[in-house]
Amino acid sequence: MDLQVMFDELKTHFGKLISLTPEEFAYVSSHFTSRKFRKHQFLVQQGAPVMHDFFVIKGLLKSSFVNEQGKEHILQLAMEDWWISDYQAYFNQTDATLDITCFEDVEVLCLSLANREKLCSEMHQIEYFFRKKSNAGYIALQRRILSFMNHSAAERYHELLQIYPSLAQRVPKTLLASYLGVSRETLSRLSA
Amino acid sequence: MDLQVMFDELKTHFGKLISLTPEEFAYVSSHFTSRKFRKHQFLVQQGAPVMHDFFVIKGLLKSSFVNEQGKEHILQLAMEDWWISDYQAYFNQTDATLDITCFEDVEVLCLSLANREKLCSEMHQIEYFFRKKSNAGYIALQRRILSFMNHSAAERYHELLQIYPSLAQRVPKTLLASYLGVSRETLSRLSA
DNA sequence: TGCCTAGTGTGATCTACATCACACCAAACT
DNA sequence: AGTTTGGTGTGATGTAGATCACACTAGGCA
Repeated sequence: MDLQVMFDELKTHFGKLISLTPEEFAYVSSHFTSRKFRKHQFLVQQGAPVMHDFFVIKGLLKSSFVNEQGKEHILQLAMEDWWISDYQAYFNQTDATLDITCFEDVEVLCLSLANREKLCSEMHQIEYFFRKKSNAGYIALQRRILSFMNHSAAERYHELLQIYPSLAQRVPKTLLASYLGVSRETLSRLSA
Repeated sequence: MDLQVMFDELKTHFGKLISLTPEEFAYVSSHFTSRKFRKHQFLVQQGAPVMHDFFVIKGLLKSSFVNEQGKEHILQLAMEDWWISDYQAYFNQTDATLDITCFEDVEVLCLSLANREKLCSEMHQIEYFFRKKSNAGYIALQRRILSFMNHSAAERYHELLQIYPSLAQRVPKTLLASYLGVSRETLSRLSA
């Protein structure tokens, strides 16, 4: 995809929370780099350093934790217009505990922690943007935790179908199961 | 507790992430109000508006969701030096879906959303502070979700004892169970 | 003094869900 | 054309943990 088009996506995304002049946005975007990945490729790998936060332009990814027994738990799914990283490792600049992989060909814009902090310190609006984003993410995770405590597998599944219908169509059920913390067999037995 | 002492706690707390001059801090603290609550009292009640984010000076509180069957799920526990609120309702200025109650006498400093946003827009350091706090909270919740997916009740319990030993001592097991998403009977059967 | 409430332990039973095992199908590589 | 890979369904069986029921203790309050 054309770099210009990619930045347009980013501009629209920022525009949902803040308004930047073209000059300001040009400056902001100069701190991002663009990358492409193929299906099955790793953006982040357990044990390796995490260089970037990724803004998804195109494609579908997951961040997941693989435990000692080789069982995989999906922490996050991400598609167009979403951000994804191993945030624990990214913010603390430690090694990844998660894997991030593509299950479609993917195009992302990459933001290093240094550039993120630089932009935040230089531009109040950017700091505002990321603060709001983080708050929203916190709330979303709280809802997910409540869902774990309060709902059965079937209820969580239907909730997911409702909230993210587009995701549910693109993501194989096996992975939805892993996101929901249910075995794929159990999910398969649930009425659609 | 003396108001001066309360603000000292807050100052120390801010000091962990940012440094403010005495004048700056005086200005910041003027946006907080102090309140006391007795054991069993509600700070936030399901269905009511949420006026504040609360910084705990003293005491022990919980935020919890009570479902239709009257079953309670604890979303957050908070003690000295922690913040607590119904953030979904607070940030979106909607009605609470959670209850927040004390199980000890409590003293808090209260910050309205308007004052929070005012401080954030006026003082870069404050916005930085809350951005970092939110990031840290996000990461903590991710860990809790992984714990739900990857660990048994017994493992989650021992993890909790390790990470928050002080909490585990002050909070009755019945409530720890509810925080962990386990029945109190099951928790009671786990070897300490 | 006696009652009430909060917190805890423990047995018996029930159930949601995991696990194991196998079979089927479609797309992708070779 | 044949084989591997990824996704899915479904039966049989096992188990962690929920639920129900009851009993015990200690502190707060009438």
